[in-house]
Amino acid sequence: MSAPATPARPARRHDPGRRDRLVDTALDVIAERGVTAATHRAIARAADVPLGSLTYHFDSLTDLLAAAFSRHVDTVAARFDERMRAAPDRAAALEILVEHLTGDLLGSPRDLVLAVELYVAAARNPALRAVTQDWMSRSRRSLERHLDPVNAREVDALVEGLVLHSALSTDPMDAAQIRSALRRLAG
Amino acid sequence: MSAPATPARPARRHDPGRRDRLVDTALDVIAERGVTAATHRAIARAADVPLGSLTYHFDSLTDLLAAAFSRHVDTVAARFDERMRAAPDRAAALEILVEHLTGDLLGSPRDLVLAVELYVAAARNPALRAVTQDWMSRSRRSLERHLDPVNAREVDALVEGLVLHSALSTDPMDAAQIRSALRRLAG
Amino acid sequence: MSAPATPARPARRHDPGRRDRLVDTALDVIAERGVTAATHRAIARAADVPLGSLTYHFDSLTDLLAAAFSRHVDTVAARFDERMRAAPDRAAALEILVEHLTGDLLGSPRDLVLAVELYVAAARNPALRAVTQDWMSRSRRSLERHLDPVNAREVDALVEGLVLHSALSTDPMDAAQIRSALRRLAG
Amino acid sequence: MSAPATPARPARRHDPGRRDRLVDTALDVIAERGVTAATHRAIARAADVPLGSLTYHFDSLTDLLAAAFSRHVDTVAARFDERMRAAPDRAAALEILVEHLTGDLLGSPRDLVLAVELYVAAARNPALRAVTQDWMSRSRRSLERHLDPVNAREVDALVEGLVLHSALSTDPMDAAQIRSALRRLAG
DNA sequence: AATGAATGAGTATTCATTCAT
DNA sequence: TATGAATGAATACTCATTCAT
Repeated sequence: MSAPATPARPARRHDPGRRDRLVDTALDVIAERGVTAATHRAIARAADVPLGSLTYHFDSLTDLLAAAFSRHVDTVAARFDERMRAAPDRAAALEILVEHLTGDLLGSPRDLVLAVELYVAAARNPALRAVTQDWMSRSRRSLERHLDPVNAREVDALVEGLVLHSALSTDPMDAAQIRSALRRLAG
Repeated sequence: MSAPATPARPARRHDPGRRDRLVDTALDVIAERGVTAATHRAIARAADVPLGSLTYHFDSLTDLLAAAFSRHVDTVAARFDERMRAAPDRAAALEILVEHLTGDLLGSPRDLVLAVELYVAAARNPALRAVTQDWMSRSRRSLERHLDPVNAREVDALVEGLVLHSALSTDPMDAAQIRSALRRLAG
Repeated sequence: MSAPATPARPARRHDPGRRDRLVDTALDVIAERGVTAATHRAIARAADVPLGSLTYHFDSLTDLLAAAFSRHVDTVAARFDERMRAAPDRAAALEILVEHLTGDLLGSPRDLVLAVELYVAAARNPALRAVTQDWMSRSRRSLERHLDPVNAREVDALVEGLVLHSALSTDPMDAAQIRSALRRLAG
Repeated sequence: MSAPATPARPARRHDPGRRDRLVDTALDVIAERGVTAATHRAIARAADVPLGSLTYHFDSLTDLLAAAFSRHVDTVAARFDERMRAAPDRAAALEILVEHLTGDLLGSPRDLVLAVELYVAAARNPALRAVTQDWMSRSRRSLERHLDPVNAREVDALVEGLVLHSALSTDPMDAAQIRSALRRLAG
């Protein structure tokens, strides 16, 4: 009887950076199948890692999900702030916001889905609410580079509503409509 | 509690209207503990009804949840349309919308929670998406009694964003801010 | 390919009295392998029943263990009280106690083991402490048919110590020694 | 707490006496949370020592527990023998025994709990039975400084029963009752 | 028509021990 | 010498659904 040539997983006892990889994989699973499907098992399978590895690196599933969402928020918020900072004036900022919305958020299903999943999960899980609140405040601070605080908050709410509408509606608004609405609201 | 140890219920074999009662109870459970906690068992216990009764009346849990959300949307959308219809003009309509938002939606945790739960559930469950789309279009049609279609859609998006913000934020916007934003957006 | 003649478990969908059987089986597992080995899985395997059946009939493992120990205590305490009641006088009662100790408790490994397992489990598990306290008080009441209350309690403590000694010692005391000690203590 | 997220400990690579400290800590954990909660992880955390350190110093968890119980028995048995040796006569010895019981054993929850935990663990774990037997024989030898061997064993059994009763009962016996019972049994 | 029992797949989590560094 | 990472088996428990009565 010959030994199997390539066993499924070749005993990868040394795997530095696995913790990081798990966070990324968790995010992938959330994006592809939703937070409620992001179980220990599903993530372990997607990362090709034994089940016990997850609970070794993260005390609870919530911890892992929070780490994953945090990383996502970091990426998205940093990118958004960079763009706002690069905008020379208010008009340019609004135009960049439109691009950001239609391009990154509404354009890529992944970012959109992750945003909605985070909203949803945070609604029931206090540990995740810290992540959404961080996101909100960073987003608002970025807008405040060009808008006054009250206005920044209003625009932020509209952005969120547009995201949600886009996720659930069959015929989302196009760039021109979004631009027009933002300009009116941003005064 | 161990199963056969609960003879409390007196075997109510004839119980017309039970199906209706189950739908209402399902909604209560969703509002109080979230969609993911709305299991057969939880609903059966809350309705004081044997477990088998649920699968007798509903082919699947999704069917029951869809029925529950549908009933909720019917109630809310009808109430909103009634109010819009009663508004004499556009200005009055906007003011009624502010009241609707700060009173019913943002004021009562129950309606807010149910809205977000429905958003979330629908994001992953196609059977529920029909319900959210019905809600959106009815809401838009109500707004179109006073706003042009494009504007109605923008306002609807802002409303949704405000609901979400209110659910997740620590310091939600007050009525004056909401009124001001709506007026600007509704031109 | 011929169908297997006798499949492992032939789909016993109807099995009245299973709850009772589970209690008995749990007691067997405790007696044979100890309380800490009395897991859902172990009991399910011993009873030839699917795992889910245990959690259907008992809300928690503790509930099941409590039911098992309760049944055991009922049996043992009833038998002891019957004997005490049958004793015509104090001297006869003491002699019967000796027989009870050397025969049932110290003689049969099963009863001895179950007693010690219950002591141990109760020391950490409040839900089981009710069972031990019930046992203690029933045992004392039986003794009080022939002994004054203070004396009954002393004798009860000695009996318990003898049980423990017998369980842990390599050379337990014999009937004559036990008789002598009891007579002295019972004055 | 997620594993790599705790850099609190400053990598104490040189730590003579750590083995000893681990034994003491194991005993603390047993006393506070019971033998079944005395896991590698729990002890490592309590001793502020990396997990691998436990398996480095002890071949198995049982080895560590045995070392811990042994040390405890050494302490307790030595203290008891010292007291028995100091007693001028039989009457004094009995009185010291009463004090020992009401003071050390029944008075301090720690010693009582450790005794019961050891009883329990030994009932199932042969490696620990050597420890209990050592304890019993040392205890008996101490008593034999003033009592004949048969009597010493009887008294020892009563003591054990009183310990158990005290651990499990809601209304333990007081010093006077214990003194009276011991005197009668010790003749 | 109605339901209690049954079931099997799934959930998060714990843990003793092994191993590569 | 010492340890952080890794692992696989085990734990209690939940649940949608099926089915015999």
